Amino acid sequence: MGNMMAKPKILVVEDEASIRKIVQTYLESAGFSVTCVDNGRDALTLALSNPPDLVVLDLNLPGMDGMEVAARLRESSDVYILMLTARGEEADRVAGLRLGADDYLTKPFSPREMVARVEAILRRQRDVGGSRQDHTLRFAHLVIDLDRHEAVVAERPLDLTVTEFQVLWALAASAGRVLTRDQLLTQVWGSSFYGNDRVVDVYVGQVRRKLQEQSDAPMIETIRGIGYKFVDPKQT
Amino acid sequence: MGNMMAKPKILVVEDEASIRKIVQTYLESAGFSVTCVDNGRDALTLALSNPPDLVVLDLNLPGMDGMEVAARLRESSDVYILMLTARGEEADRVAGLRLGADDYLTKPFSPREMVARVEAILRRQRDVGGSRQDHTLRFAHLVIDLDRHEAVVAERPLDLTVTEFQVLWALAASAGRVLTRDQLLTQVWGSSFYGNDRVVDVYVGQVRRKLQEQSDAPMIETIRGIGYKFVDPKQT
DNA sequence: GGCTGCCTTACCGATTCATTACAAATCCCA
DNA sequence: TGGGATTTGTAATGAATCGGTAAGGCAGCC
Repeated sequence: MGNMMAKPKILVVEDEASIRKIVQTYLESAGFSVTCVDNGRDALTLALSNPPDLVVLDLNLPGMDGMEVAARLRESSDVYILMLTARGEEADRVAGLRLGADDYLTKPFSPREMVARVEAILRRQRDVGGSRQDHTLRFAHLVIDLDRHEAVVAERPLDLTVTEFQVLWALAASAGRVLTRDQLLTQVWGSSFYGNDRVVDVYVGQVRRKLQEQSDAPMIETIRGIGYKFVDPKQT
Repeated sequence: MGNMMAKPKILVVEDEASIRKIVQTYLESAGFSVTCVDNGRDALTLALSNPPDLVVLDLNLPGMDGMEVAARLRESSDVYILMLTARGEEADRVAGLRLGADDYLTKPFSPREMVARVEAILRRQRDVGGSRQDHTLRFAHLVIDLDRHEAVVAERPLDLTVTEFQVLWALAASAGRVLTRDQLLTQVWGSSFYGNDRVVDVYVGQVRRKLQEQSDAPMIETIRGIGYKFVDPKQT
């Protein structure tokens, strides 16, 4: 789908231009939004004004040491940190971990592995937050279950694509309230979607069609000039 | 565990003093009650006299091996275990340990990550409602026994490798709910796996093939764009 | 050396995506 | 009330993405 979620932002802090360039290239082609700086001071400034999701941080920096940068970053936020170091002493490794680096690569490293590490760190971040709630929306004839990823109308399962499902979920979760196209775009397509908002109309249309194939209650209303609204037919 | 409000007790078994210290510090500041030992024998004694809620266990211990400690712990109790291993530990042992541990991390690991994992394991325990007693999953045509490490479809045993078994177990244990590739990676391959998530597809494919050689009910559904879901054919 | 199991890679077909263009509906004001 | 302007519905389309799977490299083990 291009991008359902915003591109994770990554800040690369590395003084050696050649390495910096490689890291940037690989990360960008892996779909990340990358910013580079070559010293610790700029890193801190930038991290404050525009917090990244993860920092790739060289340990050996001119001026402010990588360790200190890490410590400072951690003071003010909980960014994830991937440390880069020269082939190194045990002492460094331990100290690096104590300061809370989330992973660690020794130079020379394979760029692909570096990307893999970055992805793994971000992946974990997403996973751990999962305390279970009831992820189910229930209406008169419609039940939407996020965990099963299943929507059922009048006992019949709907065959929805991911995007269609998300559109339906977004609307149903705000049942009774109007959602503008922009709100739907943000909720479903993510805040960094630069496409045409007519895509919302197309998907609403598709969801409507599939809903009506199974049940004739029109559950998604068009609010002209504004957006769409889900209404539970039994209610109202 | 009794009281949810009581600090969970954690036993750390690690021979390297520096790592032990870091682990202890981080866990304590996360609000756990921590005890440390540096060898397997003490670990077992202590675990018997004062059973912890979770054990953080190094795989490479002098004297009694971490694997053996895990096995002994499991014999007498249901403690949760978080394994620590060195990177590049032989694939085989790592595969084996997945069966005994609830999660594992490869060194060098991020202390924050470690704490997050510990919390996740304990939370999972609460969510499921306590004991991990049922080491057997039963469905219409499929029975999976974790202790015997055996899966039987329509009376016929399945010849699964360790990884295949784990994948099937993970899916079946969440029967009806979708698991993303990331979730499967974490549950089966551990939280520090830096590979490609397509490996999930490959293994799901293999399990499917073996299942269908014995029974024609398709039990693993693909949820395009999300992941996979186990469905009991008799149900639903 | 042959076996087995793990993980990666690459290819291909099928599905899904976002855009576009045009038709239909609605609005608004003369 | 009519007609032009605006908004929405939707079919069609090429491009992008996704998932199945065969093949192969690698490592440990007998």
